[in-house]
Amino acid sequence: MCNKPKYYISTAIAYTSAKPHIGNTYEVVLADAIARYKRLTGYDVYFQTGTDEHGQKIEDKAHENGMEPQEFVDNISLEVRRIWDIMNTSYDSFIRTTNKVHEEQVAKIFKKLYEQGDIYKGKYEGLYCTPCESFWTESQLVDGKCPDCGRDVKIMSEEAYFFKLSNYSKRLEEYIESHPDFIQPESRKNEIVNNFIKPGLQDLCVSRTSFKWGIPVSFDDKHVIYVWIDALSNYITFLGYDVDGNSSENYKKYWPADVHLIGKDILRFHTIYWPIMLMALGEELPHQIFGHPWILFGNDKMSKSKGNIMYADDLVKSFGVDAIRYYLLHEIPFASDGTITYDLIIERINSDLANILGNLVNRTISMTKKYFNSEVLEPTCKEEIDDELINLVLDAPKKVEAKMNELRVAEAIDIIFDIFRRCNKYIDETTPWILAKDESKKDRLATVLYNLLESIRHGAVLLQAFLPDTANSVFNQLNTKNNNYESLKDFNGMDIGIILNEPKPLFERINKEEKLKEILGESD
RNA sequence: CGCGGGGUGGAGCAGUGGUAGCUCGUCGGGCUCAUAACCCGAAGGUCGUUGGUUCAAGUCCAGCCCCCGCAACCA
Repeated sequence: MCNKPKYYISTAIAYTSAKPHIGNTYEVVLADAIARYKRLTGYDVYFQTGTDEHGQKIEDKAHENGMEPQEFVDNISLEVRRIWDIMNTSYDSFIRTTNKVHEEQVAKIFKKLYEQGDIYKGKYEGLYCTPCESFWTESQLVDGKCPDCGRDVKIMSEEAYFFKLSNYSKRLEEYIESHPDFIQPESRKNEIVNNFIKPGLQDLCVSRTSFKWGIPVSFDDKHVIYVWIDALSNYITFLGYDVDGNSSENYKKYWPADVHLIGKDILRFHTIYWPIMLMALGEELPHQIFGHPWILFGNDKMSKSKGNIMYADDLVKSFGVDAIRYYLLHEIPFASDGTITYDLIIERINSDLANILGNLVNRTISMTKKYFNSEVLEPTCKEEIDDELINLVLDAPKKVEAKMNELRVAEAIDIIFDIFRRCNKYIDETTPWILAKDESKKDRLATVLYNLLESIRHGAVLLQAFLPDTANSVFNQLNTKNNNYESLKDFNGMDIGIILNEPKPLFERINKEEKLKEILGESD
């Protein structure tokens, strides 16, 4: 047996200050589609996600709710995981930064960086709003006042440890320039290089004394380690990285990561601080950082204060998991923000899932049932017109692969749906219902139906990465277990003589008015 | 002159010099196997704007207008 190539993909870890909305969920679904696709095509995949559980905001939130921070994050972390599971995401590891092994390694990392001179003690100076207990930068201020409460800010300083980034900025710049795919999409790379690296990196504040809910600095217990070293380290600590050189086999196998999938808002931390941390530790850098866009509700950013937050579990209850997966994976552009509304979700379900895919499977299986008692017969009567369909189907895997290599998931799904569209057209071209009226055309009819069933099977094999439940349902209706990627090389994967199962609609068409009334009625 | 991305038929997007394309929607037709689904056809764009290069520009260059992202401690 030859060894499978490895593939390590991660999402950012979700911050446990509140229940994640559909935008946070999008990231995990996207990562899941990539992970499933890689597994399907023969990779040994490690897919990691989890929760980030330290920090002042969490400490505050917990106390507001009359809880200890640990109890509070236990609840939210469970909720995050529940939602990830509802979305049918196939993560291999769900990590939490309150894990002991992680905390231990982070403390050691901090100490090592301090001892080798990358971290030093200094003073954090900034504009501080006392009622809000927050530091602000000059550019964040609104008319010189606190952007949250509108009150005056004053200059404050607190003792803190700093990471001396400037030591590595040259190396980082060279790395980014010599690895053009490191930061994706490319427009983000320019922002990072031009806005931060070229002007000169400021040292990063990596500790705080103003709150306690964090990993203590082992040699100075007034301080807790501030978010970056703690959170970013999750990518290696849970794989078994050890500062002292006793890293696990798993770590040696999977690190460096192939892709860190993150929101565009935290790109800077992953493309500057994280690589520099790794350089300082003498570890390899991840191959690629992909900053995905945001999902807007209509034209607005989702936010609590606007009251326009959509949650994945509610959406799944209304529309089903694969419908929502489809929407997230197919409708959100590669590099610019996407939009979600109930109207758009319903339109997509009806036109793509119900009409093109669901109806195709239904009509094809129904015809097989009606004309041949659901038996799959040998295709013995090929005609020229079949080639166009078959060639398109056989070409699909490599086209999908090309798109997936660029993480263009929406376009990969388009290729798969082109198969289904072509099938619908093929039915009109071959008119099986006319063939059925002529006993002498039985062989031809059997061939047409075979071509359709086999094309649908091919589509379903590829679809497994994106809509796993739907793909399984198709295999079940086709009564086949032949769902291997290898089987896409040939056009003979449906066994002769098998009896198809009863046709069952994959997706019901939705009446928009009724559904909207139902949803909006519920939420009031 | 802070840096970057973008302005293409009703909507969302493709299109990096040579008859302007895709999906959805709209309208008309066809078909009846199927979830009023499917298939075909049509309408609809002076490709933000002005000027330039070229035999030829949505595609290259320059100016201008507009939108968006980033501008440092926000997972």
